[in-house]
Amino acid sequence: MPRKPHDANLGTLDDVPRPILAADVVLLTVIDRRLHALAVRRSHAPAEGTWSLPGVLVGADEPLDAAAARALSDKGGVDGVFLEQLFTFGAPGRDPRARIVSVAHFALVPSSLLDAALSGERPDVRLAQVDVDWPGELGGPAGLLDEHGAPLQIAFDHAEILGRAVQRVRGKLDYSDIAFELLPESFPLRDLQQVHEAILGRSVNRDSFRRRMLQSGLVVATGARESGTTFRPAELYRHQVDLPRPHTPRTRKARP
Amino acid sequence: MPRKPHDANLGTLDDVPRPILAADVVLLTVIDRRLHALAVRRSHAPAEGTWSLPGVLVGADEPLDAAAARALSDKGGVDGVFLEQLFTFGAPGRDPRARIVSVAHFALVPSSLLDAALSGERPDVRLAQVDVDWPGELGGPAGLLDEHGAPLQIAFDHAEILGRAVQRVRGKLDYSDIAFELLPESFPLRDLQQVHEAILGRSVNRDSFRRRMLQSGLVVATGARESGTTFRPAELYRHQVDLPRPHTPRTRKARP
DNA sequence: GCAATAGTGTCTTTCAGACACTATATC
DNA sequence: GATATAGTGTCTGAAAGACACTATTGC
Repeated sequence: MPRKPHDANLGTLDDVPRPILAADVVLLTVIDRRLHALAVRRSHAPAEGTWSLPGVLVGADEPLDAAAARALSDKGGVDGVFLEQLFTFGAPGRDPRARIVSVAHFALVPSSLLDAALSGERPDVRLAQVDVDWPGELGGPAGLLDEHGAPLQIAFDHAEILGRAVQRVRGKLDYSDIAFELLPESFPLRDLQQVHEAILGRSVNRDSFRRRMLQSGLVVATGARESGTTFRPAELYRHQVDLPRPHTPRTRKARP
Repeated sequence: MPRKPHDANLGTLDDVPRPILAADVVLLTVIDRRLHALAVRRSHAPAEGTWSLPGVLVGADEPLDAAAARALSDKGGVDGVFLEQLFTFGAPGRDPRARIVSVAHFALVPSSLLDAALSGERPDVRLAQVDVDWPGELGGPAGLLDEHGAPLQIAFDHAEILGRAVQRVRGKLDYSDIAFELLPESFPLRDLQQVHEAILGRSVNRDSFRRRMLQSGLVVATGARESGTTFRPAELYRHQVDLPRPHTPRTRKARP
């Protein structure tokens, strides 16, 4: 007979259910104007041969975000990147072996920092293009594509984790600074726009995008210009950490 | 010597760290134009006598949201309300007894549904006004106030959970339908505006609010009017489940 | 009538989309 | 020169803030 679930307020904490806790990470980057995610090929059962998100089990006294950072460091060779908790996936049966609850995170990194770590050295680790089916504001699972555009088989519920990561990043794009986490220190506005377009999965209006970025004060010109282009080189900008602007509502002049 | 954290991809799942998993819920409602949350007075150590969020331990085969719903049902006597996962709090030491990882949720319910369940029957359960210090877009911990405006002592890290719930609801207010979860079936636009103001912690422009709501198609007139007012009774509206409107970008007429 | 809120109409400001034009790099 | 993109200026339409005015209830 199953034991009745315990009340945290009462009684002892001995002999209560204890699931296994994992931390999985969706590492996103923009390569060639398209969103990519880090995937790890499973070398053991279950779901051997399918692709999964990098993950580790959370240590007994380890903070959740530290476990996520460790997963990135172990599997992707990247450290010190933007990392944020995403959602916790705990459906019974999501892992056939045991009740494993996964605290999913997402990370953002400029692809330039990944080139070194992923120069084909590890065939079990790759960056795969993210395939989002749901346009607009919706959500749902997302897929991964290989270099020929063929879908990769994804392990467990990791397609849902991936989809939720894209949804979160899309939602935060307008009111946060996360886009800059996907760019190097200095960049032309064109690259910033392409990051936005890769995240949103649609093109954005060039003119109003420039206006918004420049008027927001989030970007400042460096004075330098890009080089190596076959066209007119653009001004390079960098991200300006935004001072909290108090929202001053518009007021009309008082009547005489 | 501490054991090295395990890799979920490798080896056995025997003998890995297994934290205790809890589900805590921030139940929010609007009473008298102000945001309130359900709080439970702790009757045992640790933090005896302080106020905490309703919570339970997650059962061995229980989905996370089912555990959260059970916490609401047990402690608040409410069922079938809007419930959404919020954030997972897992800092080592957040509970002095053991490593307890809490999957926090938030719930929204019209206060009319709580009046019955909380008519002073249980002195260990109450609705307390939410006290948010950080105006605008920021975040941080939030407090609870008693009926005299005096702060309640909050257990563990529950002030942070509460703050994150308010932050989440504020962020989703504009692009989701959550405001309607805090209102009865039919309501005057004034009440809808007051719900928005309670969540945002600031007043909103009446004229543009009316326009936005009516033009959005999210509300439809019922034809009925409110009664019992000492002023002109307003039209009653109800929430219209929104059809996904395809975003048709504006196009200018082609030049001759 | 008075007080209070509901509901309508309109002006202004702001901002995004659209488009035209000039500027500057490589070839 | 051609081509591609950078960068600027201006028009238009949509939407928010502000405000004036009328409508309808209880007292």
